[in-house]
Amino acid sequence: MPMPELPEVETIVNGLQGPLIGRTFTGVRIGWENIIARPTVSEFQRRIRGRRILSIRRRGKYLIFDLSGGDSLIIHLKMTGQLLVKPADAPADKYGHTVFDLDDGTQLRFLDVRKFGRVYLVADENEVVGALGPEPLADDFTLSQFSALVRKRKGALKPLLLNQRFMAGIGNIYADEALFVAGLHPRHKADTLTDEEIERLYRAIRQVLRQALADEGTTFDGAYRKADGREGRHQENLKVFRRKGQPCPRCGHPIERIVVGGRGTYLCTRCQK
DNA sequence: CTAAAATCCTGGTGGC
DNA sequence: TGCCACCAGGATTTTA
Repeated sequence: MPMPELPEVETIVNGLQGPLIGRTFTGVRIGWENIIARPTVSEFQRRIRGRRILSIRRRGKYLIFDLSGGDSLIIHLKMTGQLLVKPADAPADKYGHTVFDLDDGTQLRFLDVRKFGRVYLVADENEVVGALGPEPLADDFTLSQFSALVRKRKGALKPLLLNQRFMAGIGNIYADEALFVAGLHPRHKADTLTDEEIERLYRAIRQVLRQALADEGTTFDGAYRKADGREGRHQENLKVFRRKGQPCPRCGHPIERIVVGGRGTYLCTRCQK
């Protein structure tokens, strides 16, 4: 059950803007205190009340709610977190650990089976997202910029793509998919890449993320859902992820699963070097 | 400096 | 059928 990555988080943000921008928080019920990363639970409850949502953005895999008064509400969904907007009188959701009440009679509900997700309320968003690497889909994220970043690294490509300080927003699904499209092995070392391979990787990352965004994300086992509760479509277009034993879409060789950097990793050993 | 391992969680899986 | 040990998995922290 992979977590929401850049395309999923962006799709969720897009779905939340309509129902939530302009709303004011009137209170919050916290059923699992560890969900609140900062500040303390009591201060969080006191500080969120009366704040109006001015805008909602994505940075990496984080959702950032810009609030009146200057604070930012920042949410990371981690593995299994979901955000849904429902009327306050709708039946309670299973695993709905945190429920924000809004001034129009609706609620923002944070569901999380595994309780890995985290919520922050901070005056300066950089306390939470300040160390993230560049956004791979930003217009000003160029090949030469990517190349310069890669040239500083020497480890295996898969852990590098998962490192949010290197680049923000890529997780296990899109790391595997991008490496397949680039024809690069997940254990290929960054310091042995040719200029041509770096360009292939740069283009593959952007292409894979754009396609997934167009498909409104990947849903596995119902874990990720859009803000309206519906599922994404990209699981139908995955080339290697979770496809162990199935034929490689490029050469027909069976997809294999290996472990790289402690992560399950899918690849075609014939196409990826 | 890098890299690996432990940590947090619980539904699902596989073994017997 | 029932029980149970084990696994996935992002980001952070700890250890080597």
